[in-house]
Amino acid sequence: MRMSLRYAVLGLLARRPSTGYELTQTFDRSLRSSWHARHSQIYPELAKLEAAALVEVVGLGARRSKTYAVTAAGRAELRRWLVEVEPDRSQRSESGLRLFLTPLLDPDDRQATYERDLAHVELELAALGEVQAGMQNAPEPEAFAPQVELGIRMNTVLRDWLREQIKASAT
Amino acid sequence: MRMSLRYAVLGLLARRPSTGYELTQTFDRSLRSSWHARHSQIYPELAKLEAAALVEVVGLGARRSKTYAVTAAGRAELRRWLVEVEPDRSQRSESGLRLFLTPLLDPDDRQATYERDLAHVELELAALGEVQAGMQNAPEPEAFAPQVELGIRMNTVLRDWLREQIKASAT
DNA sequence: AGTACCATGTAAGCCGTTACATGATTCT
DNA sequence: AGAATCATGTAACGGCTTACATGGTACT
Repeated sequence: MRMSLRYAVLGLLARRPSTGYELTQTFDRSLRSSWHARHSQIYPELAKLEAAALVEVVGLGARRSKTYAVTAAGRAELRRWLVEVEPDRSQRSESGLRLFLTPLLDPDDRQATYERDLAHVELELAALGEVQAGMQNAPEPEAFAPQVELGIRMNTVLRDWLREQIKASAT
Repeated sequence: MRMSLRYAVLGLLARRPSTGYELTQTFDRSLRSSWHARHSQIYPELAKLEAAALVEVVGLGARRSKTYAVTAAGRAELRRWLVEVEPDRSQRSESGLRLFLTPLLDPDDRQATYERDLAHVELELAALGEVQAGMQNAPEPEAFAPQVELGIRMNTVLRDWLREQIKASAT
């Protein structure tokens, strides 16, 4: 995963110029399913990207906020990473680890954890449904609709699998 | 994700007593889709777990290898974590980040990256199919079969989605 | 005037990766 | 005898989280 934060920031700015504060929120919202970063990581990274001329300040706003945008060099570097750098496929998911270990629990505990997970997945699906519904008039270019659709399908598979496990352990 | 490594090691030892070396391999194989750890992290963690009396050395083998097993206290602590500790649902997936940013690429580049991903998912599915096929006589208790099934379903959804994107961008 | 939220930054410490280091056993 | 693999450990470095710190703006 080395250096991914750099491209995450570059990528979000390529979607839309933003302040560091806005990026922090986007990490929490749109990107929370695959990457996460706190403001304490984002601000220093923006400074580094600016020093490397991959982004630039395009506006100063209220409360001494700075709006950044990618430069041409930044766009080229983002493209290079997406297309030419071999992806690191490794993942880190505590939820995945828990799911992997759940068969070690006795039936009552197992069912309880599956139900906790199911409740969470259903919330997730509801949230994704809203994103999808609010997408025509949203600031998002509609090009990202398939990505939302993928999230929905993934969570649906997980939801159905959890329901099966709960049903099976109820016998 | 704080402290997850501890429970990953505890959980793997609860499945079967192992040496540090074997754990390293298991992280690379069975667990690579959700967690990963190098031997340089595993050996110190085993020492800490032993100091906390959550695991113990149950045998010395060739090449001064040590086989560890969970203690009763270790099993209780693992159960506590799985059932009572609120899961950290955050994930870290460079692949997810790439997928999220791919719509920024122009059609040719986009198709190329989708095809690269598709090739990888198909390898993954083939590997999972083998795991599933070799599962009746394997040392794994069959209780873990549903987890393998979930992996297959997830990858199948991703495969089909990638195929759709490739078809759509071919027009 | 006080509270809530917007907005940016730095420092300490933990976690994980890469690299360094050593020795035992098996196979050819 | 040499190479490959098994097996365990430590050290340096970088990335990420938590906590500390500060100030601006809007609302009541």
